Amino acid sequence: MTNANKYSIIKPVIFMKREILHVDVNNAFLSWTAIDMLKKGSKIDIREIPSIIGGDESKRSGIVLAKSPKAKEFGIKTAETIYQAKIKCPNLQIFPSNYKIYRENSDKLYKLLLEYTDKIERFSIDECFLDMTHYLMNDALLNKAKEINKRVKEELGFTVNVGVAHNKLLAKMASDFTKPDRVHTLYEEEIPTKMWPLPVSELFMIGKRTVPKLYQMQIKTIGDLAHTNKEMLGNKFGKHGIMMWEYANGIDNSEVKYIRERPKGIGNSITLPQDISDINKLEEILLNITDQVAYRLRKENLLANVVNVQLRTKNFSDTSHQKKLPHPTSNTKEIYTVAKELLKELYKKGTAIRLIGLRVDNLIEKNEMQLSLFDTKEEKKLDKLDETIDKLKEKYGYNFIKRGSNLKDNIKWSKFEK
DNA sequence: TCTGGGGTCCTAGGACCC
DNA sequence: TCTGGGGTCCTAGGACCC
Repeated sequence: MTNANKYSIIKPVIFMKREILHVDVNNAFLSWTAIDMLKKGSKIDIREIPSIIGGDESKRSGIVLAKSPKAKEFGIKTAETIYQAKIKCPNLQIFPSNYKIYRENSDKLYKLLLEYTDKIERFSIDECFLDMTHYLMNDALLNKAKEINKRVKEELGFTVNVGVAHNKLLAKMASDFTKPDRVHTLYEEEIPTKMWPLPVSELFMIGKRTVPKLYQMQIKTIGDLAHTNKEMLGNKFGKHGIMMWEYANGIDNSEVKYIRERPKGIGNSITLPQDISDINKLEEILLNITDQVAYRLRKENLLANVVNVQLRTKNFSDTSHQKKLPHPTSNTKEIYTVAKELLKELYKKGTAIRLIGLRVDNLIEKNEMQLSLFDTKEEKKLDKLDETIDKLKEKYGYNFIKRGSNLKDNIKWSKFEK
């Protein structure tokens, strides 16, 4: 086949105008904590005072996860340190996070939204995209958005912003306009007035590394970016440059992914309560992390092809090494064997380590694998052991079975800790 | 002796998101 | 000053093959 023939099969792309909603919970972690506290008889609504949901400073994870509007007035920002937040507002009230509550509320929201369409993408625990393309009139769509906004507040007790647009990017940008408890549209003709005056840092997918580079090029607003030469941005920033030009011009043809996809990778990492320079100790912690990751892998019925170990030094420099497994597996011991080799490769004697993490990648469904081709007797024995332990964990909780070596240390494996 | 280029796979690191 | 944890995607270089 000649090249000309090869390329003549490309399907013509038709861009259909879609009707998209983006539903974003206002101050999700804080709101959800607030309603849980009220339910349990609390006299104060922490949404009404300067407050945050924060990590634990004593465990060196002291960052702001969510803030109340009053806290925002003090200039407190998400992801900054609690230390800094307290300087800005000495009276700040700090509450711990609780993922079980967040999951429950997120599920309630999803269930309510299912009454409008089943084409819902759960973009994160507190954000959903809805493909409402069957409501063809703009007015009909806007009315549905208003109805969702009202019903969530009345029936679930927290507020959401709803963005209304003809693609996901614009719907997401719209829901980010004034908060809380608002519905905003961002149709094509509104881009110049509603989106272009905003600072370029507000555009989705432009982060803190890119902003200074754009500023140097005199690109300060989203409008500036929209009117910059596309090819020039492509030359300077590669694919990312093309994408940011398209976003600035309101172009986005991505689909609402309402079918849950298999995860690409699964990982856990932990910031250690104190820096550790003892490789034996690091190995012990790595084994615990491997236990958790492999357990999640098995629960999802997946096998991993690649193992990756990450270290962060006390100076915040990150390094990672990865390695292909001899064959796809979800077996704790097999993953740990490779992980331990990677740790040995990575660790320079005497370095103070702040964080250690493990992730597995290139996942496949267990059923896709011809087990009989690979499984030796020894491996079958290991799988059987994992299976037995998993059943006990299911029945009595993750921490029912603990490795002997970790009984003596006091690190909390927070995710599964009651 | 000196000379390709294209394709795939693997790896390390970086940027971004919530 | 102190800086989480869980992800996704991209890039660039090297190895290897044809």
